[in-house]
Amino acid sequence: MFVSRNITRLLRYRNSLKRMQELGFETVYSYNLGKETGVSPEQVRKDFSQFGIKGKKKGGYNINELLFTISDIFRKDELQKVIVVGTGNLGNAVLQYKGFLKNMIQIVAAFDIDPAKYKKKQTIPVYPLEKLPKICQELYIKTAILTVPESVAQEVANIMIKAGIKGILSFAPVVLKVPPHITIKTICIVHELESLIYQSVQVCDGSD
Amino acid sequence: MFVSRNITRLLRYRNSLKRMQELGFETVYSYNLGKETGVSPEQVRKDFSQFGIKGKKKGGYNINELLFTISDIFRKDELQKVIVVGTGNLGNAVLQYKGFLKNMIQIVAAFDIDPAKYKKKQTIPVYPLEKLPKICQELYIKTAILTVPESVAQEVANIMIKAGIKGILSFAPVVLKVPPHITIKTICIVHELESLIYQSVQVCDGSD
DNA sequence: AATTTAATGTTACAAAGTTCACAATAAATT
DNA sequence: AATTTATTGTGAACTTTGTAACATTAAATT
Repeated sequence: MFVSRNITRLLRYRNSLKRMQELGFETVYSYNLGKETGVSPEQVRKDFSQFGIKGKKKGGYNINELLFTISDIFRKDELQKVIVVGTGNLGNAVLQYKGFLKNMIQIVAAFDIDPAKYKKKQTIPVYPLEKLPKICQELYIKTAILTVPESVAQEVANIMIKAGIKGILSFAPVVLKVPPHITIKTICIVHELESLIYQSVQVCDGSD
Repeated sequence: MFVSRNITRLLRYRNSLKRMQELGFETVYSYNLGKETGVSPEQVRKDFSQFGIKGKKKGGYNINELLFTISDIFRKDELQKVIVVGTGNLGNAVLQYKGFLKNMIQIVAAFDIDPAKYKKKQTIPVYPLEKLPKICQELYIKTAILTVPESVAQEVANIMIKAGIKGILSFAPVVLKVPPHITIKTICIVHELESLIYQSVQVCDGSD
């Protein structure tokens, strides 16, 4: 019912709403929020309506209430545990990123095949890949960030799925083949960049 | 006319086609390629037809020809120069990623405000932000990867646009406000992860 | 040479997503 | 208290995207 597109916008709204809240605002109109997030006011209202969020005619929406409801939709009452598999450059960047916790996401462990990377004493320990099943089962981990090279992505994904992982955020530029109950999101930086170049060149051609 | 979605699929096709080529295959059918990329065969044919790519009835598509045509669409005859702005963890991961060159993308310079990061002698030099306009103009750079903190993303984007940048791949979780002739793509890792968790939890609720 | 087959290419249909238009209503104004 | 105004909420129209059906054609088979 609620598709990825709506969810993405909801997360964008949340971001803007947080900023507004920090600035001391208490209410927001669909028009303001739309302008801030690049969405039409009608779309904002429709999204809110779809998620059961009510505003006041002429009074707009209460920011605290909105944030509370959005948090609720995303089950932000409990910390969501995630692992990182593959501790190359990108994996490390993800590990060191500080922005997860304030969104109730905690990276609890990382895994790699390279023994040189194992470090149990760190804030986030790095384990050998073989330990993945055991640790995932012990800690009830259902979500993983996959930052291994393209050539082993499918293989590693299979291991993760066998270990009970239900959702994978993959950075490998391949279409992972997984059973239907597994959710995959792929971020392919090179493709995004290429598609950006394609689009911006198109635009330039017309104008200058 | 050609929208982002098609472009994305075309890039996925290319990836699979390259692998097939390396394995020694010469032709491919819409059915094979669709299976490999998670796209319906009809969609594959429609995409190709839209981009003016012709196959042979009963004979499928010639892989070399396909790859040549796709390269042509993406103007891969010339190296596309890109800069990275912000050399934190993520910026560095991007700088060190080896996969750009084989897609005819070259990161020619990086920029940061932190003087400790300046390193001219590296393969990819890191310059102070103030040098951005000069270098962009000298090297005719039109595309940038933005990996600065959210709080300064808009400000830095403005500087880049003033320096002639036409396309920005941003990793900051904000909607950048830019003039209409500028193309923006935003990759928000936290949002992707949150949306993944939302979706995979939904799925799990039903099944186990 | 005629027929069958297995693929492409395209047209029609369906679904999803977005925008538009406007009714409903709470607050503000007179 | 009546009227105006500003905003939400939603049903309908439109647009985009994807799917299905089928006509077309080149190769293979008989």
